[in-house]
Amino acid sequence: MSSNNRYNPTEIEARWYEHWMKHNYFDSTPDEREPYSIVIPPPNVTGVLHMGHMLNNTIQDILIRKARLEGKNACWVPGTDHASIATEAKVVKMLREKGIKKGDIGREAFLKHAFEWKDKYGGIILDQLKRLGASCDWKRTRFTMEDKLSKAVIKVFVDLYKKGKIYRRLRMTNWDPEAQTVLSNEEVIYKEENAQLVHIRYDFEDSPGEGIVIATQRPETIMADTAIAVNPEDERFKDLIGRKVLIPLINRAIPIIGDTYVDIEFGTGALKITPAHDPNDNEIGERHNLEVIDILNADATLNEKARILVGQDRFEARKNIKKLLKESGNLVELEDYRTKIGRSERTNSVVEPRLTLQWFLSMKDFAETGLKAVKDKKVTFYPEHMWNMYYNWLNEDNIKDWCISRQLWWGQRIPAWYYGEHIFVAETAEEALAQARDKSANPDLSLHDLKQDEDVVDTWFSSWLWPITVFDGFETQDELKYYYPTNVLVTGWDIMFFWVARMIMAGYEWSEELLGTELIQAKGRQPFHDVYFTGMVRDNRRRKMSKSLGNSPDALSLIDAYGADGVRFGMLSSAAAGNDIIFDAPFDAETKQVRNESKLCEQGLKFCNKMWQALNAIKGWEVMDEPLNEDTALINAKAIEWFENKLNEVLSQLEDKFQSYRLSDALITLYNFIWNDFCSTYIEIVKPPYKKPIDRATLEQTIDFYEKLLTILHPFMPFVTEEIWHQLRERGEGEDCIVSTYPKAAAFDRELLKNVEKILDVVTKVRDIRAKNKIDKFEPLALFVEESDRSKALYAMEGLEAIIRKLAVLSSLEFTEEEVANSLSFLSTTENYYIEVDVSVDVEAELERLEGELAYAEGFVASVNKKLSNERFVNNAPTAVVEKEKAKLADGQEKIKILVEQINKLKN
RNA sequence: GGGCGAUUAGCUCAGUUGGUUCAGAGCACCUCGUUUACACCGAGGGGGUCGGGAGUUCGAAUCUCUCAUCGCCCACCA
Repeated sequence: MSSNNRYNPTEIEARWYEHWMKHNYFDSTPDEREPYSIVIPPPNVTGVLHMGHMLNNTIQDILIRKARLEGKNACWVPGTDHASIATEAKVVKMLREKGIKKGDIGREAFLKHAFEWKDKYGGIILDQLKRLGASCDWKRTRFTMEDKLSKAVIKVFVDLYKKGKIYRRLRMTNWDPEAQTVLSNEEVIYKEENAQLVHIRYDFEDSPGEGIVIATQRPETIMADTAIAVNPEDERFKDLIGRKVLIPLINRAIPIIGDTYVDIEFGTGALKITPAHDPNDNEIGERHNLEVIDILNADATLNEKARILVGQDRFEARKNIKKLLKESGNLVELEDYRTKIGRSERTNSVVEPRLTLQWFLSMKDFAETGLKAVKDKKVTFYPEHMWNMYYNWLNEDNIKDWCISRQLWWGQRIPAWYYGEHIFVAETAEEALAQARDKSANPDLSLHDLKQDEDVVDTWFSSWLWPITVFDGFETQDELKYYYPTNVLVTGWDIMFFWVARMIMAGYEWSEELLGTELIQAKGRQPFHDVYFTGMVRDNRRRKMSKSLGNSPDALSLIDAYGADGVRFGMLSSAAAGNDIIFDAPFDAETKQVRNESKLCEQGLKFCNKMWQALNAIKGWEVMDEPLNEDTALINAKAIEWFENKLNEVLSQLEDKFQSYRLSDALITLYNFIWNDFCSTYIEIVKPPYKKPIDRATLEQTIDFYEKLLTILHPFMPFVTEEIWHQLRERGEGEDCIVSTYPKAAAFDRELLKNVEKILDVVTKVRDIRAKNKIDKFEPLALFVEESDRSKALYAMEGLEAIIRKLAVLSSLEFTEEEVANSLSFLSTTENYYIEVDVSVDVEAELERLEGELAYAEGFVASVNKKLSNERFVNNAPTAVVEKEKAKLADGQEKIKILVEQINKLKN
């Protein structure tokens, strides 16, 4: 037909998604079938779909759809994460733009705004996933801060506290003196700035006027010093260890200690230790049991512990103390210096390291459990090498306790109530009150006397429960019993520590008490059997995609351009498990060219069109009910037999690839199978000649094959397959591709597949000769094949000869015992073929070609000979390998013989 | 500084337990072709010393060591 009959995804994709939703195909409830469950890595509730999500969710959708087609009870649970830091920052910003300050309106009012914001923007990303074709059970959509999930978080907190795994202690945190809040590391931006290193002499206590010089950027903190540290290897200072020096201006004595942390080369080689105001100093202080003296207020002014400059801001104090030191004679030098300064992402004020009371979860036991689960293959990582990274983080040398408190409001508030010095941790305020009354023996205490902790728990402290809480596992275990453990988790390796490891830990911690020992012994405690780590999607400079860089292509506009199927194809075909993929914006602004990555999406769209055209072809055939002529019957029967076997071969290959999550590979295999084997070969073989009909049996068989292909491809490209599925046959209610039956791989005849490959090689070579000699492609040619045991064996297989005749457009194919005069010849496997022509043969060109082939064959034989004449090879290699080599040698020698004969004949 | 990974065709990448002349795919490129489903196409074709070096082995893109370049993660410079 005409070129306007092209595949157009836009309208089709919307229609089928609606259709699937209407038929509730994505829904899952426990039944007698085998479950196949996946929980989505919940995207940030305020997030917008980006390429990482697309890749991630495409993979999950493929696995879920395949399971569904295989008759399993497929359950993909969607949802969003409240993402406390990111979301709170957004809401704060939104309020600030309206002139509202978070601190002014208070917790309750702020949360009201936040929930309004969430309700307004929270669903966007999930709707975008629908465009991609994600077949989530939307009725199960969860949110990490909804009531039920929050309740579970509190329950777990209390449980761990009772188990003695949660504790509270001082910790160095990033303090924003302007916002007066603790910042997470992610919220601190480090940039190089100009600074000054102040060299200060601390005099020995017993020998004034003599001392040790240190260098610091923060002279205003010397009043908080509790030691001077030198490297015990440092020849200059090692003898000083143990002596005492006086802090200038305030004359407090502090010891000189030895610690290998000190870099001999840097500064003066001596380091002042200020445990209250520097994270490293704090660690050193802990090692040496040093006192912690905090001289700063929350607003970064100096407090009375500083003894001098009290009430001054830290920067003002810095200026003034230099003056004082100069006057006292302790200032040795001022050195200009460039260094990285951390500033608050939100207020831009210089971040102050500050000791604050934080809640911690002891990780030692958890880490051990987490390591063991993966080591014992209860959880399998794909790709395997991710284990290294996992181990590196969880091993006992590196594991650190998890700080689970955050100084935010958007999140689950820590269930701890304070009454004086006492802390009461309980699921409700009433329970805490009861505890408090008990403890204080004061029955008149009321809720007003208790003060709840102001902080919330880290977001990951709710998402680590996700595989349990999405099934309401802490309340009722009916669903958990059926769906847990989930089959696979698909996520990026960047959150391996934050999320994956912790989910494994949580699974081991609670699944047994929730599900019972018996069930756990049968199914295991792990929250998922497999983890598929996707690569990070990066731009062409290998930077992570991020909104702030503006380097993420608009996912939805890509779908608009190439269709969801096209984009799914493009994403996947460039993404082997675990490897980062480079996926840039569709157009390169500099070169003004369409980028390679978009080409992959385009290729996906073209693939859709190819299948669409194949559909057109089949639908265009007229059908005849009478039997066919013998030749055609033979050809079609063989084509069908071949394709059936080929299909089984591909099915078993696909099975392997799915087993090892080589999805990219699977798609490419399928692409080649459909394009090359089905369209270019099978259809070309059975295609009726112009204006001639096809027999009903072959047509039915062809439609049947196509149907199977659609089912197999459906997980990867759901929309186009569903559309063609319905165009291919009349379908009744509920007869949809999405719920069709995935074909099972059966045994296949390797001999047959190999033989067909051989005859296709003959066809290619005839076509090549036509092209090179400008012979019309429709002019029937007479082809002769050299008679040999091999060629006789090949053509003994019925139908092959007829297929060659059809595909290569031959008038005849016959055996010959000798060379055919006036012919063009070629070699296929070990046999010579001759095409009879009446044009005169270009002897020169023919000789050149033959000599080329001869040189190749001789090289081949030489290399094999070399191998076989190596005694060590013959003695050490497995016999099968040696036999193969011998067969290769024989083949090669045979070829040479034929070629030499031909060359000689031409020369005479 | 600690850890992980990469380097294969002009570009983006496959290459699963070492074994066929095994060096592969897509895009790009070249030639030919619009009467027959498809120019979003068909039939053909060219193109790589597998980053360098050494080693193990009968045999290395594949295993070991080393050097070079690049990338990422974690920790950090008083």
